Amino acid sequence: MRSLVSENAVRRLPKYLRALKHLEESGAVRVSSAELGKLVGMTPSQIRQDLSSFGEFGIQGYGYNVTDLSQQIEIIMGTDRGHRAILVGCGGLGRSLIQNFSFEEQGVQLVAAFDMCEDLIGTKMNGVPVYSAKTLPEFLSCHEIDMAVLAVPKRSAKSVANQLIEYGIRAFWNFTNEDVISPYSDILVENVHFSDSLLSLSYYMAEKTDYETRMLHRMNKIAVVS
Amino acid sequence: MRSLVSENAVRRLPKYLRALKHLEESGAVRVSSAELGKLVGMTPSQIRQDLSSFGEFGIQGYGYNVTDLSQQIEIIMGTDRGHRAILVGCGGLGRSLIQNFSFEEQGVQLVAAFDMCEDLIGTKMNGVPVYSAKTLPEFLSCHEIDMAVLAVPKRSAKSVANQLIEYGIRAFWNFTNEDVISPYSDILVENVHFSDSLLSLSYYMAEKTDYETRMLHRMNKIAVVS
DNA sequence: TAGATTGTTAATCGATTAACAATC
DNA sequence: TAGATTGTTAATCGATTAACAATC
Repeated sequence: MRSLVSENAVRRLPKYLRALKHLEESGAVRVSSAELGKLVGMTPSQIRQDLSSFGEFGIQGYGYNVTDLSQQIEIIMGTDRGHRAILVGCGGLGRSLIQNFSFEEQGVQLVAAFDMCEDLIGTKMNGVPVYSAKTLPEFLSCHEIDMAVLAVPKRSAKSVANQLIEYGIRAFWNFTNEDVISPYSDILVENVHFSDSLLSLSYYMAEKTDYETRMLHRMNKIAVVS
Repeated sequence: MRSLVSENAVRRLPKYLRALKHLEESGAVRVSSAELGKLVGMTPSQIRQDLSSFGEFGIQGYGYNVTDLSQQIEIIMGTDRGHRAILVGCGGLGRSLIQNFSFEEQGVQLVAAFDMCEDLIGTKMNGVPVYSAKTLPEFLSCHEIDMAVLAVPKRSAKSVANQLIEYGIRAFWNFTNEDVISPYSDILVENVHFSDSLLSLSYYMAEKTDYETRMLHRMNKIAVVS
C-alpha cells in the first residue's frame, strides 16, 4: 500500500495548520500562499503543491480562507475520525502525556491506560482510568481501539508491541526510543525517538561550532597577512 | 551556513547507531551494508552513500567493524563534545525528561533546571538542581551553556525562547508544540512536536482505513459479478 | 475591466539506487 | 588467488521551484 502523496507533504501539513490557527486567532480572514510561505519559511510554490495534492482549497485572485483551510487540513489529517487510543506504560513519560498532552485537540480519544504497578491500578489520571496490564487482552477483545501509545521502558518495548499486535492493535505512537516493528511490517508506527532527535541537534551544534572555528581561523590568517 | 551533508542522511545516522548497538550486544563483530540495510529497512547503497559523506569507515571485502562504526557515528553526532544543557520548565514533561531520559547516553550534560514554582526551587531532581527562573540571566552569564531544553507551556514558549536567546542561548530542544523561532534565524532549533507527530499518524491511519474500505467494496463488487 | 493569486504543467534540483572499479 | 564488499561514479527517480494559463 504505497501512499499517493509524499510523506514530506503530509508532515508539513501540521505546520501549516499551526500557522493558520495563529492567523485565525489574530483575526486574519484570508491568506495567500506567499504570506503563509513567509510565515512557515517555505516557498509559495511548495505550499500550493502540497495543498493541491489533497484538493482545491483556494480561490484565484484571493488566496485561501483561513478558517476554511484550517478545517480542511484537520479533516485531511483525520481529526474527525474519532480515533480511539490506549496508553501503555504509566511511568514518568506516560503520566505526563496523560496529564499534559491534549489528545482531544488532535481528535484522538484516550480511553484507558495500562500499567503493571499495583499502586496505580484502579486510579484515574486526568479522567483516564488505569487498568492492570494483565487485563489488556480482555479489554481489547471488547473495545474497538485503533492505536496504542507506547510509553513502556525500552527493554520491554518490543515484547509489549508484539503482544498488542496479537491483540489486534494496528497503529502505534511509539515513545520507547526503540524500533519496535520490523521495517517490512504493515503495522503503522509513528516514532517519537527523543534520543534520535537530541543526537541530530547535537550533530548540528557540532557542525556549527566547527564551521565557526574554521571561519575564525581564516579571519586570523587574513589579519596576520594584511 | 548551508550544511554539506543532507539532513536526511544526518537523521538516519541515529537509526544506524541503534541497530549497531544491538548488533554489538548480540556479539556481532562485523556487518555489511547489506546486513545493516536489511535490519533498518534501507538499501545497502543508501547506507554506503550516507556513511561515505562523513568519511571512510569500512573495509573492502569485509564490511564494517560493528564497534568501530558505532563509535565513529557517535563522534560524528557530537556525543564527545561535552554539550552542556539546561532545562526550562519543570512541569510534567520537563520532570519526566529529567527523571527518565538519559541525557548522558547522548553525550549531553544536563547541569540545571529552572522553574517558576516556589515548591520546586531549591530541590534536586535526579541529581539536577532546580533554580528559580528569575536567576536565569545571572546563571547564564557565569556558566557556559550550549543548549536549552524548552519544556514550558505553549503560551510562554515564544517569550521564554526569546529571553534565552538574549541571554546567549543558541540551540534549543523544543518540546512546546509551538514554533518558537523565526524560520530565518540562525538559532538551532530541534522540534519535538508531539501534536505534529500524532497528526501524521492520524493521517496515515485514516488513509489506510480509506484504502481498505475501497478494497473491500471492490471485492464485494467482484463477488456480486461472479 | 485590471490585478491578484490560484492550480498545474514544465524545469530544475537533489536524493536514492544501481553499477562497477578498487581492494581487502 | 578468488570472493566479497567497499567507496564512488553514473543513472534514475522524486521533490522542489519556477512559470503561466485559468479565473476570481
